[in-house]
Amino acid sequence: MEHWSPTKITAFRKTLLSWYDEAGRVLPWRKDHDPYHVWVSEIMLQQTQVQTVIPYYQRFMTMFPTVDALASAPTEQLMRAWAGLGYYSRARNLQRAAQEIVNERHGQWPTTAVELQSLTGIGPYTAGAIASIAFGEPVPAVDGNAFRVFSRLMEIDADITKPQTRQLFEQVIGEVIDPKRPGDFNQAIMDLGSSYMTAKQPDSEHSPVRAFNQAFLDGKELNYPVRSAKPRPVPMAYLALVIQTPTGYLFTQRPSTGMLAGLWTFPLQLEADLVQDDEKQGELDEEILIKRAAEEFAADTGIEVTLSAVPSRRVSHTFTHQKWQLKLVQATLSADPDLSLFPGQVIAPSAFAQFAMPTVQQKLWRAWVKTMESDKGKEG
DNA sequence: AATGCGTGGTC
DNA sequence: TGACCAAGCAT
Repeated sequence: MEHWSPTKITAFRKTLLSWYDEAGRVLPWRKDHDPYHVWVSEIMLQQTQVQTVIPYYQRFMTMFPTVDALASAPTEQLMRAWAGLGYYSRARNLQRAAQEIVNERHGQWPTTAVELQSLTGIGPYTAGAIASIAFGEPVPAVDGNAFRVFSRLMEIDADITKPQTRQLFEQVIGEVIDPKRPGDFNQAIMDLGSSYMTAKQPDSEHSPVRAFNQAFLDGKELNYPVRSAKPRPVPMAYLALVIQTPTGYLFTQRPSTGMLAGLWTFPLQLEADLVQDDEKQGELDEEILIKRAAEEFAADTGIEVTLSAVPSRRVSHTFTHQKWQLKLVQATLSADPDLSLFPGQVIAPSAFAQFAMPTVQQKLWRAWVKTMESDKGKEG
């Protein structure tokens, strides 16, 4: 890897910050340096692109304008505000940290990166971002952009998926960061990383820091950053139970830990759980599968249903590490069932907005609506 | 250290 | 469609 002289570092700071002053993005959370604004935006931006975050951030600030409002908000309301954004533990951790600031720190923010990291949900990157942007501490904020930008600038060959590599980058960037404008420096790196120095289609030819970009100068830009491949999502087959009652549909609230924690979906039945030891999944007749799903559902919940397949309605949804294939099956109950053994409730479509539902549930609902529309067409 | 945890965009 | 990527953190 390259090593930069003090002269080169000075020149880089000037070039980068001049460009940022002129071309830095105007974003809703950049109107001031209020730590609450910086914090909420940084949490939302974890693994999430700017364009996705903007509307969520704006709604969030209307609903929870201060750290006190967030601390005292009903968690259900918070989860509704977050629904669709993903990584839902971010929202819970955000509220936990807000409560800690209000109740245990008397509304006083920690002002250094080290102290900020003691708050739930704030790791090394977010701590660096808040400390530098809101409080002017000269610390790096090493995210995916920083990894990409500096690995190219200096041809750093360390594998960025390895935890130790972060320390190398923090040290390198710690030397280059402008101690007079650390927040602007870190944000300028992010803007650079999402404009001229993108992952797939960089435009380093026209980049303001083209002359500092060793990988580009050597024609090896797309070799950086070095990262080992991620494992493929594991396929998982589910039956999604669309159970209609006179007043709505049966929904479960998922357990408070694990995937989609606390969110509301149709009851889901893992097909693998319906397959017996001496059987191979995928070879089981669909009718048998559906029959067993009804038996399993009755055993779990005490609710008797007669399930039937919903023809050609399949939903696919890929998470980071799981690929779900869901088949819709449906049942209609003539009366609302006894829900004493069922971890959920009947929800009318008009009330869906009051519940936090993940994207996979939105897909299931759209598929079901299409089914009803096509059935209606046949009748008419 | 390795794994679990969402979603949307792009090619 | 599948693979990869995007302002990571907790355990």
